[in-house]
Amino acid sequence: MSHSRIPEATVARLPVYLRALNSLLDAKISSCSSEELAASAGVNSAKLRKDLSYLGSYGTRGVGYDVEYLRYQISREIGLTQDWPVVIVGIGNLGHALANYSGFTSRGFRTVALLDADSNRHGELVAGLKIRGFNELSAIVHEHGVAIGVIATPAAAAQSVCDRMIEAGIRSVLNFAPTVLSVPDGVDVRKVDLSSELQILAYHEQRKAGLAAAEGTEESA
Amino acid sequence: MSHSRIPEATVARLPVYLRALNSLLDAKISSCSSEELAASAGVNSAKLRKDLSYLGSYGTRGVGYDVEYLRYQISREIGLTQDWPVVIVGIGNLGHALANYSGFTSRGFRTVALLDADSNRHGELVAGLKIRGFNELSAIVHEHGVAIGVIATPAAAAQSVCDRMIEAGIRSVLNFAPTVLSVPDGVDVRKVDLSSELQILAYHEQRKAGLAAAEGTEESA
DNA sequence: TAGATTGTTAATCGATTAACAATC
DNA sequence: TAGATTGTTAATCGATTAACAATC
Repeated sequence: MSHSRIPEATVARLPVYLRALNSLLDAKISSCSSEELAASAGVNSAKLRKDLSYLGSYGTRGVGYDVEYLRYQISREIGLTQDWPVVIVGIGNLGHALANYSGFTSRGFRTVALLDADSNRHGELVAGLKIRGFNELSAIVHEHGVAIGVIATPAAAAQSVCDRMIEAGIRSVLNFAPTVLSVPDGVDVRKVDLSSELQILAYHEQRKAGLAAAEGTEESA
Repeated sequence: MSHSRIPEATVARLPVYLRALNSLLDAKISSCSSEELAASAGVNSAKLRKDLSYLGSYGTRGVGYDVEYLRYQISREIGLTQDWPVVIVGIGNLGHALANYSGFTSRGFRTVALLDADSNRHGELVAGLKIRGFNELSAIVHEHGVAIGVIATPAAAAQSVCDRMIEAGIRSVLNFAPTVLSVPDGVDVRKVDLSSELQILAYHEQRKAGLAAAEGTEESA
């Protein structure tokens, strides 16, 4: 159990390594070098070794890493040896897709409830769960020990949903609503911002186009 | 038109500033200080001013920023004064949600085609567009000048979809499939990894729990 | 022992932040 | 002119990377 602080950038890459190890296992590969694992995870090997060194010393010099053993160690470090109950609030298009997303369930997360403000939709079955009212949040959080809440509501509702999640005891929030949430200390928020991602791509795309045009001008000059 | 290089971290925040400016405009606020805008964007004001300084000098000392003017400048910098045609490949739960996501359309992006490998679904209407076959990709890219492709397929299909996008001339890819894509130089890939986000939250949540337990032990000792 | 590969060191690079001179 | 606030400087911090000693 490492008590030392693992850098944020490293933490963010652990899931990537875990996935790479899982595909190696699927391919019946039981041992690999940092070079091979790094290639599979899309990083360079120095970074991979540095990252792993924060967790402990799980490789063998001259040999490499045991895939199964390293996978277990990373899982344990992230906390995936236990099951994490999750609630999703806001069952529109996106919430619906998230509820059905098998990647959650298969990776240590279990959606225990779907909540929506629209009472007309209460009772509707989505991904095998009944949509429930928002007023049940607190009871659900306590019953299942929910620690992670997913917000997939429109932007206007997100802050108030977040406030009530925190009130109910949730301290980790994954926010899909296109708005900045303010939360007290001790609460973690991660944000997935779909249109920001496209905008960042557009910026680079525009630069490439500008560059190409500049080259064209140069050529014709 | 600034030709100097804007740091990646700054580029990633421009969409956030843009959104903050839009909500100020919605609230009929026509002028603001860096302090106010920073609060609205959830960053500190020094960082905001540093970021804006890479774009140019669009504020007035002693006064602040004109919201409309700054919004225009950031839009232009990102490249949102033009419309970006987008194709989405893989119309499962997530692709469906993305096709219907109004945040794309409202922010300078226009979905021009939905493609899926399953021919049984061709012709089906989603978000007002007919699902089409993957073999039409190249024609669509050329017809609409598509520069950005969105991959919402299962992991197993993602690399081959990506290869064919690049072959068709796409140089910016937003990848929702849980897999690492390899692409040639000059192609940008951004990855949205839903279960990684949850895993990162789980890591921190576990640490908080560990900390609380450690404190408990301390107290009882 | 020789070859291979980890784990770590140290140098470099990029991002953040506080402080303040410039200037409206 | 006095007060306010930007844009920039410089210090600090954190992340990346190459190189290599440790060691299997």
